[in-house]
Amino acid sequence: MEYTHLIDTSLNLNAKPLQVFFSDSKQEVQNHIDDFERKRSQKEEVSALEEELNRVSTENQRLTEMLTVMCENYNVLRNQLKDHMSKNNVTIDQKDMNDGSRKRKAESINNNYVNTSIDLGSSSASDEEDSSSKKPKEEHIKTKISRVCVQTEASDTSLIVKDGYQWRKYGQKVTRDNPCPRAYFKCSFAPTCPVKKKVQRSIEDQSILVATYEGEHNHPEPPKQEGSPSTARNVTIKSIPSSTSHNSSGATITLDLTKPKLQEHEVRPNANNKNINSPVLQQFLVEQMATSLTKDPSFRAAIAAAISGKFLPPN
DNA sequence: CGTTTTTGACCGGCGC
DNA sequence: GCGCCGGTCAAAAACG
Repeated sequence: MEYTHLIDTSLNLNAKPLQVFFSDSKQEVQNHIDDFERKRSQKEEVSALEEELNRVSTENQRLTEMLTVMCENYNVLRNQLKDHMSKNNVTIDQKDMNDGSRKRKAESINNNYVNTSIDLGSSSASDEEDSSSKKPKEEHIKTKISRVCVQTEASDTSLIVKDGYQWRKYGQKVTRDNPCPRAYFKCSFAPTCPVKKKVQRSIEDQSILVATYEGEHNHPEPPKQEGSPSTARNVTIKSIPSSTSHNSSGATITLDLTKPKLQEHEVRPNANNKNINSPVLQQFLVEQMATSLTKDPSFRAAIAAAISGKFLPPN
């Protein structure tokens, strides 16, 4: 950046007292001194700004590097998780077959995972079976699906999960496996937004609302209404103990739904975002990725299993 | 009066 | 092919 235009380079910094001697009046001398002082302070300000700019640029670069490292680590962990789950899927499928319940395919696939927002890819061990069929398997996990469990008050009978977005209810059904009705919502903030949400009370703990999100918002999150009690509340998120899961701790964490939520916003470091270089956004992304990984119960369980499998040889 | 919610009807996938 | 079931539609009702 060019700041020289701000400085009058014609100023003679080597002015000698002799010039003062020839000045017409004391007032003029004082004006010269004031002018000099003003320009010197401007110059200091410019240097300070340049220094600040350099500092911010350095920090920006550092955060970019951190984000890159984080993305790489994320991909490595994701691949490890994918491998681990592809091994475990066999036993889960067998268990599902043994219980004899008539479940739809789509529902039984990811039923045991609280949050499926981590894209595990369509390729898995079962792909070999599908390759034999004539009809190629469609990329059925194109739409991102995630589940969020929200602790509500016992007296709260509504099926409303406030997450910052505007939803329009378009249906309600009582499903076979749960006497509590399931509500169907569409995102009404943008008419073209494909995101849908299903909300149903947990069969095991009816104070817990299970919200299932499908798809990704194609619009920014609507602005919050400041001070609104309906949007500025903390809710408690619980990981629901699964009957087929042996390592569910039932740990309770508190999630402030007034902030952008991880389960809904898939972090896309490579997205074409003009503000991606903003240090604030980059830090936000880093924090979101870190918390996304650590808060995901299935991810923690898989990591724990992977670690224990590493140290404890299988029997 | 426009928007949202309710609710019964309808549709399509899946298992038998 | 039939029935079950989850998901969606759309008209009516409710709401602000």
